[in-house]
Amino acid sequence: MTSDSAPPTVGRPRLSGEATGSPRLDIIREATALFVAKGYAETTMTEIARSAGLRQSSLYYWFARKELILQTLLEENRSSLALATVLEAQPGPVAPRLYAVLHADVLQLCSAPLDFYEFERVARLQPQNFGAFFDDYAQLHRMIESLVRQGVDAGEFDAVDPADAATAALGLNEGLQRHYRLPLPGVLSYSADEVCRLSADTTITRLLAHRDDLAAIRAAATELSAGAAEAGES
Amino acid sequence: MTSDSAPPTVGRPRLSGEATGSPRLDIIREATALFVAKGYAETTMTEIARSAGLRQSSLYYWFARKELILQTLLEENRSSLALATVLEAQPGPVAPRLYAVLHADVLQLCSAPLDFYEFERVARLQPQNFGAFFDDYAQLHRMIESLVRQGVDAGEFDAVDPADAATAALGLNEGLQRHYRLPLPGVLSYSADEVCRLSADTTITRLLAHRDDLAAIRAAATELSAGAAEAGES
DNA sequence: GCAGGCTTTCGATAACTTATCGAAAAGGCA
DNA sequence: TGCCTTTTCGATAAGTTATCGAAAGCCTGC
Repeated sequence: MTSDSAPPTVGRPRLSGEATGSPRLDIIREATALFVAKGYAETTMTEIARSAGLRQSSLYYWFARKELILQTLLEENRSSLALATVLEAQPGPVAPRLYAVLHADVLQLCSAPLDFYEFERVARLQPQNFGAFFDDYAQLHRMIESLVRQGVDAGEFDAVDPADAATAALGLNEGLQRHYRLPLPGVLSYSADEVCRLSADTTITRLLAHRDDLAAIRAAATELSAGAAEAGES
Repeated sequence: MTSDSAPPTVGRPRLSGEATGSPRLDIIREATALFVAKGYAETTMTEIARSAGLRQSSLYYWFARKELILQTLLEENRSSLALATVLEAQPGPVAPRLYAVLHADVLQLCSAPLDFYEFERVARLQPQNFGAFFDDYAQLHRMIESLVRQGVDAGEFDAVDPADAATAALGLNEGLQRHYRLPLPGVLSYSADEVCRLSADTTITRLLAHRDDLAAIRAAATELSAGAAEAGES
């Protein structure tokens, strides 16, 4: 099984002409489009195969199980954890750091090809293959909990329980990504930017001891995100 | 097709002895237990049939499709709408009324036999059969939006956008019921009462202009719920 | 008492799903 | 030329929801 980006030169030819690129990447690309359009459970291996230009059984040469396609195309699940790890250890006021983490998390959830809860459902059915997902989630929870604790200790935040606040913040993030992704009829829908701001605004406002300068916190959070991105690139 | 609570006296006898009660109610009871234990998608008609004491194909005499079982056992979806309708039109301070509505909504979500998002997924695949669900959801959203607007107008709440605040409140409710129902490994789990309080506390605290008396709001909300329940019974 | 109708259950089966397996069809290489 | 590797394919197993006609009892009218 080669992993090049060019179509293979060996092997039995396809009935539907030759592949345009690497079969593996073609499959991932077409599967991503189908998952975005219809969700994971409603997308069949036969449909993925037809889009990718081969037969259903041939898919299993590249991915032994359907969920391995999902696992591959979502390898960087919840990578906002990287930003959280950087900002959690950074000095300075807490609110902008937490705002940046929350905003980045919702943005990632909204940008993913699959609803968070549908992904979680698949992961829960195959815990042995998705251990990294659960580890990342627990660690993101700890990072947010730590940021809240810093804010409480500094008097910047209300005297809340940090673990509860982290659970509420993540629950709100996940619940709002769902509203963005699958808006219910009769309730107005939101853009990704709007839900990111709504979620981060809501959590931060609930925590702040003094609510005078939300706009300043937003601006500082944007700077922090940009700075962390530059540092990550260098 | 009879609807009594006694086992039928007519019809071909079952291979596995006679039924103990109404076949219809037996099926609903057994399906409920299975949905609670394994979820809807992971429960098969064969399992429901085995638990209810008949064969898979015989289920279709009582319920033409699997989702009709779900629809029947969840007929009062989101009945916290009744409390919201009463309290939305009631005079007096807003915070206790909104707290009571939010608390009751989370309690109902946590008490239901199925995860809200899994139910919503089934409803979305069969909108014609679940129109009442979407109507109820939209109306609950409007009730909460109205309560928030009342609070803002009275100066009791921050000057937020009522529609956004309602979306965030419902998103938090749904996200936290998920954390109650399916806790992720590595993150501590909550009881139903704890998530109800966490969700309502979080939303109300974010909205309140002055946060001095959350305990008093909780107490007043409890009284309002009890009063509305009594009025509903009489 | 029994013939026909009604109610309920059953077995067989269709259509669709994920997944497995051996065979087939090429290129590369001795 | 003949064999090995890579890739694809068709056939098929096992599981799912759902349909259909037949079977097996009661009940009613006569």
